[in-house]
Amino acid sequence: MAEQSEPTRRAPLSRDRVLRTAVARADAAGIGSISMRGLAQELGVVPMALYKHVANKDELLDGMVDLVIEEFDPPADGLDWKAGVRSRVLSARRAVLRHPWARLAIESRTRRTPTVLGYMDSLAGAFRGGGFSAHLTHHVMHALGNRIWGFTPELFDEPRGDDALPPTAEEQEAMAREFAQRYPHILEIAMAATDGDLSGVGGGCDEQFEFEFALDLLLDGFERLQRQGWVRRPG
Amino acid sequence: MAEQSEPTRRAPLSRDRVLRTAVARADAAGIGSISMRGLAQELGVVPMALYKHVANKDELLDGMVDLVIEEFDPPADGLDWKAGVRSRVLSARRAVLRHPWARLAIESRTRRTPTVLGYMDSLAGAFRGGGFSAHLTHHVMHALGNRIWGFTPELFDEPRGDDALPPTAEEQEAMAREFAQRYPHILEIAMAATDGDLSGVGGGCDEQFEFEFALDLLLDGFERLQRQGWVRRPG
DNA sequence: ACCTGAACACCGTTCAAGT
DNA sequence: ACCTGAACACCGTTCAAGT
Repeated sequence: MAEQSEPTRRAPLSRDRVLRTAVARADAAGIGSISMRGLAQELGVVPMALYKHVANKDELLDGMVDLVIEEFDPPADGLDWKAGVRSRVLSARRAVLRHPWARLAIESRTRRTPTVLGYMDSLAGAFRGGGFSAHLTHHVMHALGNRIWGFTPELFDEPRGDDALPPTAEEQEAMAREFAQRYPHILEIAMAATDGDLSGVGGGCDEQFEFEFALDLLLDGFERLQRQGWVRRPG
Repeated sequence: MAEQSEPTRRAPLSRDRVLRTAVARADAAGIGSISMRGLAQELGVVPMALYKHVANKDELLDGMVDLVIEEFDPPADGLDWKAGVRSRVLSARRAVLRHPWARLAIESRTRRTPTVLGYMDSLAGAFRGGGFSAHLTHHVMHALGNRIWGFTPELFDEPRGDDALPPTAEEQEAMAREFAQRYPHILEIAMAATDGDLSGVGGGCDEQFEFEFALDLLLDGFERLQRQGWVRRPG
């Protein structure tokens, strides 16, 4: 009706605008909502127009991840290696938590963009500056693994219950009984973590605590190796 | 020309046959080659026929991952918790290495099938049997993270160079020079890991060693916590 | 020289129509 | 009652044709 195409209204496209729109869209509707066609429509352009700014969909995703990495806080001054690495990784975690799609996007990317390399280089530099040998630095970076991006795989998380209605109390009890038979240890550790509250079997632990638990365990291990004068392949 | 449709020839479909065909296809051509339509064609049936055996594509992928988990060796007798967990995780790793697509598939799955839960329960049981409290068991499972499946994220791996031709010696030197300027620490630790051989910047380290380095570091840390009588949230 | 409509070769999944 | 062809609502990407 009153609606009509108004081509003059649309802001000029740029790589930055494409990427920021994609990030906002993924923030709001998940990574599954990112398609070249859908994004083009949101930007009021023909799909093909995006290819002027990103080579293909993979590069779009790489660029989105780069934007998240650029949100990481710059390294703070005056910290030793351990406090420095810890604070940087926790800063990465805050950024990744702001963009829930980023975890899977980071895991599935294989290209190492300059932004990715820059962050990894700077973290490696923190270890080197703390007196770690190049060898030991290499191994501890691998040991941290994806934790450098601020996340641990969500081992116990439930499937996001989008569609399923919550079970009735009876169903819940029957499920719990069968679960207790088949997976007694999982039930036990899930109850330990949630003080007995089992709304959604296995879910609901304090993920932030688990992340810091593992991070500190690793950092303490690294410290011990370095103090012991670790060289090459021991044993 | 002699070719003709021979519907009587095709073996009867079953969930198992669908899943095993999908695994073989993914082994040969990667996870990207898995589509309901392509798989149906390989099985000589109409796409819709698959939906009799798997509810949808997600369930297909879950079933494929289950088949990989079923390849894990059963727990060995007579090992203490540490040797037991170590050998089971290394067995998981061997299975996952046999199916290169499994790593990404496992990371992207959110559903916990009975097979997945059974493996996790049995690993948790190993810690409990070794005298770990339910709380500590919960935290160490999270600390292991995806390492329970036998892989660490491939932090430094290069993009699989399918398309790009190998660079000339000159190009390689120019790239190396720029890389050394921008990412000195990555260069340093990459050279440390490969004894100076840099064919493909950052690649080619001993992934198996890195995996065991991190695994043992974690297991040692767990042992120390347990011996110290770790309770709830220290500090 | 620049831009893009239409096309290509796919997807996962639904559902009505046919046997 | 069982099965499936055709359709629906999408994809990423190419490329020739139009301005």
